[in-house]
Amino acid sequence: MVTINDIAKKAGVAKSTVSRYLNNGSVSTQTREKIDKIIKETGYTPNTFARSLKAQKTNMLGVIIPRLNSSSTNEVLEGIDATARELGYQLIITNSDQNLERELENIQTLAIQKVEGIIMLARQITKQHIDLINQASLPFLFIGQKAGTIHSMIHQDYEAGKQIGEYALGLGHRHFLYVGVPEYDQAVGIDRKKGFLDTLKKEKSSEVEYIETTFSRTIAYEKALKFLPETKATYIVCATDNIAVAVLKAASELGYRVPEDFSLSGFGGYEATSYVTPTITTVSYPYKRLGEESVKKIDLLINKKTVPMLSELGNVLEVKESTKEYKES
Amino acid sequence: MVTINDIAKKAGVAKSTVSRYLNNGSVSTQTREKIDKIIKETGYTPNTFARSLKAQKTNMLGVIIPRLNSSSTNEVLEGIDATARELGYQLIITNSDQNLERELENIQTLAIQKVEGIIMLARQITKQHIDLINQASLPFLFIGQKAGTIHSMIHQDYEAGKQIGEYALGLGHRHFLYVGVPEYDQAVGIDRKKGFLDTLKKEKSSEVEYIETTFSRTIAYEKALKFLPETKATYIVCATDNIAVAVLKAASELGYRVPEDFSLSGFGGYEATSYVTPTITTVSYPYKRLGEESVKKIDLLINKKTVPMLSELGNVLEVKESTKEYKES
DNA sequence: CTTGCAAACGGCACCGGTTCCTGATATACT
DNA sequence: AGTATATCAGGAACCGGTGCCGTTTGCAAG
Repeated sequence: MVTINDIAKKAGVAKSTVSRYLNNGSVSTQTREKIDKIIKETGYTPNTFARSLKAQKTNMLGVIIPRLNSSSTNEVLEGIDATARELGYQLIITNSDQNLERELENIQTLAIQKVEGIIMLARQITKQHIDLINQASLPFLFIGQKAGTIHSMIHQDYEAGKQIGEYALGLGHRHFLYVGVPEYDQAVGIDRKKGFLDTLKKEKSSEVEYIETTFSRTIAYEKALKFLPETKATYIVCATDNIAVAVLKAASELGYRVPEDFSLSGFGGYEATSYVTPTITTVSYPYKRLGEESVKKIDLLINKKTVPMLSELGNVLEVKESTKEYKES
Repeated sequence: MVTINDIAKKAGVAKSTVSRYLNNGSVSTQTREKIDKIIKETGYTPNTFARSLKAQKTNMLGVIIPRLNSSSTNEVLEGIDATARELGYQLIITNSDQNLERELENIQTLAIQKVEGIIMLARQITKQHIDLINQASLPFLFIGQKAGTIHSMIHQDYEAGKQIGEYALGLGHRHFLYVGVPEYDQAVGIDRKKGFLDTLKKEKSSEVEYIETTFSRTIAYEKALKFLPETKATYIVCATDNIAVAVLKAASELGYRVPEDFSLSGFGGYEATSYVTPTITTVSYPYKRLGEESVKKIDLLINKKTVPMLSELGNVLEVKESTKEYKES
């Protein structure tokens, strides 16, 4: 490998001169040209490690994601990627495979790699997380869940639940089925649901059945095959678009027609909701923007600016084909 | 930041002793305990850069992907991630956004970052790629496309085309519509199609219409709205599952029934083919395995083992609901 | 009580850069 | 011509580790 020393020798100058050439300037035109030529000949590129070592700066950003094969994750990543690029950060993306151990491990690894900050797409936040993060003492940002003492950036999940609730009531529905996920996930399992339920409380005559499933499409599908024939709901609210897609599939296999037999909606704004038939009403979350904003925020943190502990991004209700007015039959 | 020197001072030993403690051994139990204690107190972690600098080894692997929001890409990434982890590599994933400039740029960046090898999910391979790669002179592996002089790992696209061809002929179909993509993509645009067409040639009475679209679901959908009413085909072969999903959506909107009105199949084995109705027959590609194998291969390359220039992975035909026998009506 | 040997440890050079400090040279000014 | 000043270049220290090499120490064998 060719180093700054080689260049210096070949050019007959000191390596400090070459370094100056590479950075500030203050080099005479002659030497500049000499060095220029030799660098081109040899194809020399400075060693990043040596640089980082001296500069105590790596320009690297760590990202921890729970899984790779999720469209929301990927949209967030897209946003992160774009903005990181803009701000001159190199990304190290690590996958925790939805595994607590590996999440903690990844925090460690990234800290050791001396990334300047870490963005983590959070699922649940445990005391172990908090401890480890405090110990690592570098800028840290949770996405998707809030953590009291650590910076976070979230969607307005409560608000999203409220939006769906108001919309569905507005359509005249009074009998609902909420297909939720476990409460270990604060944002999806609790906030979203609560926003919805709180809204329904305003309308005395409304009734809600509740079924719990997981984030897995397959499991949701199998449960739906069972609960669809049993429910009396005219509107089914699914806690995620993934679940909604699964329920739709089960419905069409059982011979139900959506929205004629019942309305259906999800949360998330996944692309999938647009290419199934019927397209599914959803509250779209600005995942990409979340990614973008998160990098901007961690950049501020890295540069020791003060930023609010918690940032929230709004959502938009997207009405599609899977929902319609309820008419007494 | 706490360094090895701090530890050495606090422990009253030379830093070389601390280094030994961290690496080989040959440290007395007493000093070991002393150092141990101090490291725990201070939360010291060795600086990766200093290490890499000295060791001339980074344990980092560069991955260049064309886009993040693609399920095939993500499956490949999953495989890469898992195996990289196993073999002790840290991943740097860069996104080229399907942009030639940025692809080249990313190769540069990764080379500068001194990754030990680069895996690139290829689209088209230009002379510029080849030049840059040769210049960078580090282990390089193309995934998904073959490049004569550079190591690559591909799917058997020609074979896949053949499989669909034989399957469709076997069902009795004779009139086909092939919905393809441009030929700049060697694997998908040419090989896949050729495998299919070559197979049909064996059956004299067969006829094929051809329509070209792009990888975009939206565009395929719009084209399908037009060509579906015009075609006389009883079997539609789509060059990707994405396109197949789009065509299916268009079909169901136009009131066609699949597979009653015509059969439909894709390529790729995307998850999406399983949760639309009807589920779509496809040739499934072992994307995840491709990712795994690719890391194993580049690991061999990094360790200067000899490996074949080209590796191919087989595919499996997955018959689902969207295809059925053709019966003269 | 030597001698021999291995384990334990300290010193130092080195990895490839950056930067401060100093000295040399050229240029400008009086 | 002599001096002040700016520009350019070299030397050396430093970043935080690793690893070779040589010295010291402890212990068993002779």
